[in-house]
Amino acid sequence: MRAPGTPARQGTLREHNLRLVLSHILDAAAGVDPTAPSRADVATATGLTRGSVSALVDLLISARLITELPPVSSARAGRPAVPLVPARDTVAGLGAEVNVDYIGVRALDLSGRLLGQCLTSGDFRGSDPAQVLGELAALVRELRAELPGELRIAGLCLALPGLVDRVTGPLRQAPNLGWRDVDVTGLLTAHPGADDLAVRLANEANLAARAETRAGAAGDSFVYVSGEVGIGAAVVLGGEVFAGRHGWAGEIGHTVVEPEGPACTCGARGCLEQYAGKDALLRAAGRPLTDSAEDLVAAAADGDVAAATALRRGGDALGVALANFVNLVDVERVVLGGIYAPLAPWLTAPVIAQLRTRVLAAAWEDARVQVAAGGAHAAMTGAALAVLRTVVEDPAAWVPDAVGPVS
Amino acid sequence: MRAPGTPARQGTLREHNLRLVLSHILDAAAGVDPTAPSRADVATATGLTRGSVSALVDLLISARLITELPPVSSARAGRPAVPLVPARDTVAGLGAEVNVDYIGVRALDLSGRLLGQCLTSGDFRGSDPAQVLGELAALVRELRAELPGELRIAGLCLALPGLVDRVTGPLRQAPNLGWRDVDVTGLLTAHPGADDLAVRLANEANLAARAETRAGAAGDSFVYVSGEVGIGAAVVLGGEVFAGRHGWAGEIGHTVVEPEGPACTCGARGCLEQYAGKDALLRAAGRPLTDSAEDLVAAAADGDVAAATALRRGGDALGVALANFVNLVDVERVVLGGIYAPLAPWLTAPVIAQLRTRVLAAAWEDARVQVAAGGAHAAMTGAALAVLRTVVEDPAAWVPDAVGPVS
DNA sequence: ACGATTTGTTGTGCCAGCGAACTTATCCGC
DNA sequence: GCGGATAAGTTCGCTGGCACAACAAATCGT
Repeated sequence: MRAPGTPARQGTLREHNLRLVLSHILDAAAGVDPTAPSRADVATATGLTRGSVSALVDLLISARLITELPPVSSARAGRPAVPLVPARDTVAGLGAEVNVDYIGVRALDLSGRLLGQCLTSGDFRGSDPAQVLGELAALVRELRAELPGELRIAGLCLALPGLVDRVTGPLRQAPNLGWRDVDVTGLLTAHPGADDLAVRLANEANLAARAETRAGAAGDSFVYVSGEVGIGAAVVLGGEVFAGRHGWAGEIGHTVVEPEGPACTCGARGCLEQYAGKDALLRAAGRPLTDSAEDLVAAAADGDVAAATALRRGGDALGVALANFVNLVDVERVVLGGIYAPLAPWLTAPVIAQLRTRVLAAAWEDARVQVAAGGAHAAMTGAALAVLRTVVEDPAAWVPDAVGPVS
Repeated sequence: MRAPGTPARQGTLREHNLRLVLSHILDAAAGVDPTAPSRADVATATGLTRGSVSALVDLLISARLITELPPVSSARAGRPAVPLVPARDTVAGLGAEVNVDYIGVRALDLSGRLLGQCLTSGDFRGSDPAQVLGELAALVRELRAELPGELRIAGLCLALPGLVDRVTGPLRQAPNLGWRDVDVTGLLTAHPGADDLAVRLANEANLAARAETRAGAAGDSFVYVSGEVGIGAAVVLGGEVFAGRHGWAGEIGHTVVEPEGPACTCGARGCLEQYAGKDALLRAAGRPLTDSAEDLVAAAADGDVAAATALRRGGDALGVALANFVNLVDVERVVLGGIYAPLAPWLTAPVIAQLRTRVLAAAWEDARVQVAAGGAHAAMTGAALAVLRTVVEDPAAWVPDAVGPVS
């Protein structure tokens, strides 16, 4: 049913309704005001009968995907309800990241709780993929040693700053790491600690956007822009990350701001990265490239004119590029992530101004710009969530006597 | 099942499999080499058993959505197969269009065959919506009078050159018609001939792109650019038109080519429309705005330097805008429609050059640019196909004793 | 203490697809 | 020309999964 080209049999009903019940319970637990629904709540919310929900819930409990809490009498008449919550410490997803200045892994359980993480900072520009992925595998091993033994790991998703072929395809290009056509999955699973894992790759901005759908107040449709040395973006529509045909969508950093502008590392001219990338901003502000975003903000706040104009011009360029994006994909909300989060006080005004004048639909749907709420290393969180999502998409694989591969 | 938030019951299986069988038969008939599959063919192709397919096919026949042809013995041993084809003259979709220089309606049956059409050309810039839609309703009435009486009309979809809210929402803005916030559906259904129809609205480029998926050789993922006075675009991914949150996606005409370029009617500066729109091209070539695209090509072919450079510069600007689009949505194939189809010989070279240098993924997936095959009035065809698609999406509504509204 | 009320469970009936026979209709070889 | 091979379409019993409804369990109010 999910796959439109396949026949629907009875078992398909089960899969669909299992998904429905599980995602309802998980979503309720992940909301800002976490509530633990009872079987009856799930039944009314989903439209299934209480009887069917009972059967499905029993299956999910036996699969250790959800757990019952002790009944709570809720001051009303009637038998007290049994709250249903995501199981803890039974299934986890690993989210990893290789970026310019750090590598790391993070483990999340089904409720989105952080079970543990291992990080190493460093400078990975122009690094050797085999060595870096060896280090990452060591971190994965270290993290897994800390996790409870009976925990089942659903897989690992690795966030990378570049073009990644969907699912397990090779990394095509990560300009700021200096990697090109690297078989990341192969190199990672060659090491103990990661050799038994299902590994997926994805673009860093896409995954950070996924984390934002859960953490942020941006609703379920927005454009997420992640500013680092490079600039990535991702569109979320109706809660779904839009990745394009290969997963290469959102390369806003190499969108043209001025056709005859400065040359870019990609070979073209006038790319956004040359105006609003981290290095470009620092250079325009007359500061060393080792400065952080916070340093730049501090300078601008101290009355440094060069810093302030660099930020304003960067904001203008970003606004132009985002206006194009919004005109093309019809999403009115913009979330600023990466270094743009700390820089937001200086960027939002020019960005909004550009959106107001350049977005055709601006008169009907006012542009809203907000700061990312995903926190540090949002891409790692999003990567772990991407793995957990595969569990939600196919709970039947985790039910004991079903066709699934896991006992 | 299509709707992820709803429970799946037994009836949902039926709906899904009806859809599966019907779309298989329709797709087979619509292909370049039309084949009429038998029940057994459908069974093996879909994965259903022959028994189930038989039951479903009987339902579809009783709904008059498909028909049996006389059995054809195919030189092999065995009982000859009964070919199944879309029914003719039983169900039709109406596709209409209001554009700058003409209005019209077209009727297509389930096999995509043209049953009839009514067109009126004129100049509708700055026209009165009520009057134009009255004329259109008269055309609809005229067309319906010509169609066989027992034909059931599944609805009407109207293509408009501007921002249209999804489904039945009002038209927000059609700059080149001079319309703004018009209740098109209401005005159209106020007249006899259209008062009993389910009316939907959609953007002209989105619908032309839909026609292209059927007619063209562009596969199931491409960007369709429709050049007229304004410039629209649409993304097709996996056979699905990507319309964005409100259906406003693809407004490439107001994408920025040069931030400080000439002022545009939309209030911004340097929009693509000012470089590659029909009026802009003719002005740059020093020709009257009444000239057609063919006149411009003829002039350039005759050695008119102004015309040739206008086309080259327009192609450059179009290439820049398309490169941005491709970087953002990750689709490597570009289809040139509208006036860009006749202009293609002059445009493809500059467009390809810009894509080669500016698309980040160009090294892995070479840009391919091709000419639209949808023919004249592709948007009308796409509109009719959009209506027919609603039939395919919900065949159960057409089955006699099912829940559907139609007897 | 007893009814009212809400939750969760259990049993029956039904629907739709599967699988395996069975019928129908053709071709082929002798 | 006639029987076997082959393939298409139909029929019939089986099974899985959900709805529906009655029932059991647990709490509150008076």
